[in-house]
Amino acid sequence: MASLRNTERQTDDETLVETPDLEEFIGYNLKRAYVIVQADFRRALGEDGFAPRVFSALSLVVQYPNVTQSGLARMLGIERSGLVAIVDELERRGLLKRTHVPGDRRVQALVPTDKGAKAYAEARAAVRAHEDALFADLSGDEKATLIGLLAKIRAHEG
Amino acid sequence: MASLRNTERQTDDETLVETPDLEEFIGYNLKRAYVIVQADFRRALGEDGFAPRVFSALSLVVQYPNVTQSGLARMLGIERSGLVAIVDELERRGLLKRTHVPGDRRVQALVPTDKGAKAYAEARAAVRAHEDALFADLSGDEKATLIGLLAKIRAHEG
DNA sequence: GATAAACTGTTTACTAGAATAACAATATGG
DNA sequence: CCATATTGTTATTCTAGTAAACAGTTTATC
Repeated sequence: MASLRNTERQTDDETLVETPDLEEFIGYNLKRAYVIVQADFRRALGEDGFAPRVFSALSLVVQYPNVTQSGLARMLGIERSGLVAIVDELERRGLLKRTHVPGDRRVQALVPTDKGAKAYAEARAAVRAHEDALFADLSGDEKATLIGLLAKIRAHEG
Repeated sequence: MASLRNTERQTDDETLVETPDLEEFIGYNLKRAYVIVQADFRRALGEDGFAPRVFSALSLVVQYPNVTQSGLARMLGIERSGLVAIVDELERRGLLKRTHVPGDRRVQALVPTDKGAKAYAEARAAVRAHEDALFADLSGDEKATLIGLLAKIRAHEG
C-alpha cells in the first residue's frame, strides 16, 4: 500500500500523476481508519474488557443514570432490540440494574451500580491511554480538528 | 443528541461544563461518522448497486489489471478467503474475468472486462456525487484536511 | 369511558462482513 | 528430492446489526 500511483489523465505534453481513486474518497479512508482504531481499542482493553459498544452504553448509563433502554438506544443510534443483549451483559456483570419507574410500568430505567461506576472510570482511563498512544503522532490541534470535522459529518445523524 | 451536557468536575466556586465523555473520543466519532457515510453510500448507489467493498475491489481491479486475488486482498486489508465471494459476484455480473497466468498455475489474475471498466466509471461518478452532496457543508480545505488526518491514522496499517 | 394508536422491552429470525482453519494444487529453496 | 511456502477455495464460526412480531402498558380520540 506504500506507493500506489496511477495516471489519471493524459494530455499531449504532460502526464498527471494523481492519487489512486479509492484514496480520494472520504468514505474509504474513514472505514480503513475505523478498522484500525477499533482493533486497537479491543487489543488495549484486553480479552474480557468491554467491546466498544458495551463501553459506550456503560458510559451513557453512568453519565445519564435512570436513562431508559429506548432512550439509550436512541442515543447510541441503534435499534432498541439490539440493546437488550448489551444491557443483559452489563447487568450480568453487575455493573447496572434495571429498575422500575413509579409512573410508567413499561419502562426499565437503567442505574449504574457502584461497581459499574468504578469499572467505567477504569475503562475510560484505558480508552484514553489507548487513544493517546495510537494518536501520538497527531498534535492536540490535529485531534481537535479531526473531532470537529467528524462532528460535522455526524450532524447528518437522525 | 443535540445538547448533551454533563458536569465533569465541581470546584467550590465554579462548575465546569464539558463535553460528554463519548464525544471526546476519536474512535466514537469515527464510528458514528462511518455509519452515516456508509448508509448514504448504499442509499446513493441504490438497490442493486455495489456494496462499498465490492466497489473498492472493482476499483483496484480496474486500476491494477492482472492483480492477483491475494494481492487484492492485501490491498483491501482483508483475508483472501473473504475476497472469493466478492470476486465471484463481480465475475458473475460480467465485470471481470479470472485468467490464468503463464508462469504460475496457482494464481488467477483478475482482468476487468470492458463492461466492468464502464460500470466502474459510472459507479465512481455516483460515489463522487454522493460524497459531494453529503459533504457539501465541508470546504475543499476541510475535506483535504480530513483525508490527511485519516491517512495519518491509516499509517498504522499492516 | 371505550377504543384506537403509540410506546417499551423482549424474542426470534435473518443478514452482512469478516476471521480462522483446513485443503489440494502448485511453486520455491536448501 | 524434500521441506516449506503460496494460491485459491470451502466450511465453520463470530460479531454487529436490522426487521418483524409480541404482550403489556400508556396516551389520545371520539
